[in-house]
Amino acid sequence: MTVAPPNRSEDRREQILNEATRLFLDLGVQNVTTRDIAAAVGISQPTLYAHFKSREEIAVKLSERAFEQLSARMAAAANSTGAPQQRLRRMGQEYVAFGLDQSAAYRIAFMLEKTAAQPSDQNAVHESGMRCFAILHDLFKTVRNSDDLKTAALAQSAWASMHGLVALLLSRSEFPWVDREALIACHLDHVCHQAFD
Amino acid sequence: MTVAPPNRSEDRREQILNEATRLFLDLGVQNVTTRDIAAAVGISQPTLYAHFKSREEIAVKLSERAFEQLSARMAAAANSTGAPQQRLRRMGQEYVAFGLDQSAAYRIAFMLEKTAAQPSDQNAVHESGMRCFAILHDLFKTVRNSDDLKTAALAQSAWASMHGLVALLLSRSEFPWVDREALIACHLDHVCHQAFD
DNA sequence: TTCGCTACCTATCATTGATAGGTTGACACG
DNA sequence: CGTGTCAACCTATCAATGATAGGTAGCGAA
Repeated sequence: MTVAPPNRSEDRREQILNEATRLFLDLGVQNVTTRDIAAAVGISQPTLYAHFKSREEIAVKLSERAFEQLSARMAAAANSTGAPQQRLRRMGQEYVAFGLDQSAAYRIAFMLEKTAAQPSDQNAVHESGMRCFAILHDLFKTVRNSDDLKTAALAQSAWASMHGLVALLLSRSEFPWVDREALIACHLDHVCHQAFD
Repeated sequence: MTVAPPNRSEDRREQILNEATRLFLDLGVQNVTTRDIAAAVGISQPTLYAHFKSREEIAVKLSERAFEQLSARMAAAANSTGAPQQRLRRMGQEYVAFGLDQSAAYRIAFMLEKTAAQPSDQNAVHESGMRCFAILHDLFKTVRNSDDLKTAALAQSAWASMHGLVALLLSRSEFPWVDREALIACHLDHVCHQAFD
């Protein structure tokens, strides 16, 4: 018998994820139907279910992908040259930039209300998220040269601050924000400053 | 002829909003159907549409209500006794407390992806939100004794920070947060500290 | 050829938001 | 008292959408 299944199926899976990403970005995550995705890929709607268990599983996979990309960007900043505080600043910039241009992925990862997801799916996303936070936490430990509860609290607080900016910019785009670049700079100034308290 | 319609209808409207709030809190905003709401009120599902144009209009009304409550709590803090920086701190505490115990309303107001809402509805919510932010902005002006772009940026940044904490605590409740009270205190320390830069 | 398997299809469900159209009961008015 | 009007409500039904059932085409192995 054949050893491995032909991996044409994996290609389809990728294709579905790519089209879903594009549609989620264009129309908003909630406004894309499984029929939209299937049509974009060029297959029938039920065929999606040969590749994913449910619509939510597609979203969860995108979320995992998003965390991996974010981890990569944050890790690159963490491992870049310069003093720890410079690297922290870069990490903040990467974080905000990621959230703003991968807004669909960011929304799926951080801003969607949980439905009744399978524990296994939830765990995978959860662990992606944990790895991602660990990068920030480690850099905080380096900057502060300590690993205590205070440092953990500061790192969590910093994460929350960065998330808040991205989340509000995405969800309240009609708000009369001051110049976006200036706001981000001002916000990151304070986030980075926290590390030294 | 009768002058005014009997206001039994207004009562029903209130009753619907109250039941919807309760269900949204219990089950999550996305997991409540119009049939659930109707059953909780004790009327048929189509009868909801005699009182609200759509399911979304119910959510929008709850959102407006939420902003009003939040405004009231923030205004109370702003007008309380003590130095401006003390009042700012109180406002932060009120904000976070509101978000955490009125989580359904908070989600509707800040964390739901926009669908194609009517402009009039959107405007009402938008203005509620603006009034709410204005309270924070005004207090920042007082604390800093100035009204310039920098002050506006700091107020927006502070709002984003507070929102981020509430949003993450609500949406990632399974994350291994440090002690919640300590985290909130640590976070607000930094938010308030920003006002003096 | 024939078996079996993978990827796919059409047909169909159940759920859910929303609409159509009729019924009921209170109340003003002749 | 009869009668009209109107608000509030109901049952029946739609259309859209996520998901399932069951069958088919094509391809490689025996």
